[in-house]
Amino acid sequence: MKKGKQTKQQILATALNVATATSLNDLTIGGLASIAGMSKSGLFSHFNSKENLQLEVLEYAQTIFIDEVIAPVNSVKPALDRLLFTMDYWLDWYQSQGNSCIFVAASVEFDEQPGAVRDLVKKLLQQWLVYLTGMVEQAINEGAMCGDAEQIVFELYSLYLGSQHMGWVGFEDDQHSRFKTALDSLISRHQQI
Amino acid sequence: MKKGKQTKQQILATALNVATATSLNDLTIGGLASIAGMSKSGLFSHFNSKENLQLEVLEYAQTIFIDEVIAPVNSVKPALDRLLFTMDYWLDWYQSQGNSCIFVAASVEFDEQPGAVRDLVKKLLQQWLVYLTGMVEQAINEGAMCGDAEQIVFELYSLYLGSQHMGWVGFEDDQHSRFKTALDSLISRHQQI
DNA sequence: TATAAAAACGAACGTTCGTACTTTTTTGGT
DNA sequence: ACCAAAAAAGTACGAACGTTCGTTTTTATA
Repeated sequence: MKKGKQTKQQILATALNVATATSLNDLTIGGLASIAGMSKSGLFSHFNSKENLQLEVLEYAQTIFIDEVIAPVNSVKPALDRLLFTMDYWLDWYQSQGNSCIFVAASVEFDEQPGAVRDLVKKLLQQWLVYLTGMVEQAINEGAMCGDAEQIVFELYSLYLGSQHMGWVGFEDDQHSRFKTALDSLISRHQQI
Repeated sequence: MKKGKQTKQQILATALNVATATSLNDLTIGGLASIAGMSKSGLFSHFNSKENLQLEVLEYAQTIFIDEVIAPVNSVKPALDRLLFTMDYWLDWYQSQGNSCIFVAASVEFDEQPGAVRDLVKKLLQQWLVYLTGMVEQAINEGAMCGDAEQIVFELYSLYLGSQHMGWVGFEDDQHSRFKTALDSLISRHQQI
């Protein structure tokens, strides 16, 4: 790998950490440069604008997300098992990022701020929802589940959001007990007998 | 009412609108001043710091929230009915604020930003959770519901978050259909027979 | 109506940030 | 080992922001 691409990956890795720990807007070029141990202009020349940096951080986050959440369960069958594993890895991803999810944070941060970043965040979230919905539909087709796939995904995602939010205020523990309780209830409620 | 207090309330009203439409950090003193039709320093002198402005905006938002969500149902009995009305008004609040909730947004924005603002946001959210939990507990004591009150509130709040989040990406409609479907299911599942 | 206090104003300062230029150093292929 | 290209550094600028200060205008009271 060329030197440029290599340092760029290194920058993006620390940038993702910083952006996750603060926010995509608080991610500052000068600050990131000093953490990465290089000059502001040197780092800047890799992206040519802050918006591009934010976009590339999100795309980099997606590759990590795919590696940690999607890829590990890709071959698990049947679909219901794959879904349950996915929920586990999804929580692991959230915890590995320091109890924060950059996609959720960015969606709140940019929800009323038009531009390329908002568009990308929306696209990534939609892809994820489509992916989840497809998995539930497959479980339904395999006869393991029943019900409205999109409604089920809606409730799955709601619980994910809830576990983060309530964990922050102290109404959810680090083991995500309430999340798991609700998840078990949700699954068994839509399980084919 | 003295002139000072009067204009301050006026400032806070527009500040809440601006902060809700953008964020508490994007709420700029100069920008707010021009919207409010006064000078930057004139507005500043009401708060003496941006942090105080943010704090007062949150406290002002709480008074609105109380007026629109809590007060209207205060005397509704039994508790289960009051809970259902509360959920309705809660959604109304969210919609009246332009499909955004400043408390949710602020909790994400300040979740890793220590300071007085974060402390206040956390306190307000906790108060709301305690309030909801008390209402569910009362419904349980009245024999109308059964189950773990905190778990129920956890799921209620999750659905509220989900409806916002998924509405943004287009997986929920303006009538909050998926929210209401899930709410009906949640209530009937915990309804005493 | 006189007057002190409160409220609002205008200009300026120090900082931070993104970005644009130029120059220096490093890289990698011949 | 040479040399063009790529990468990194250094410097500087302009805009935006929170905040301060001295002054002016408005308000409320006696």
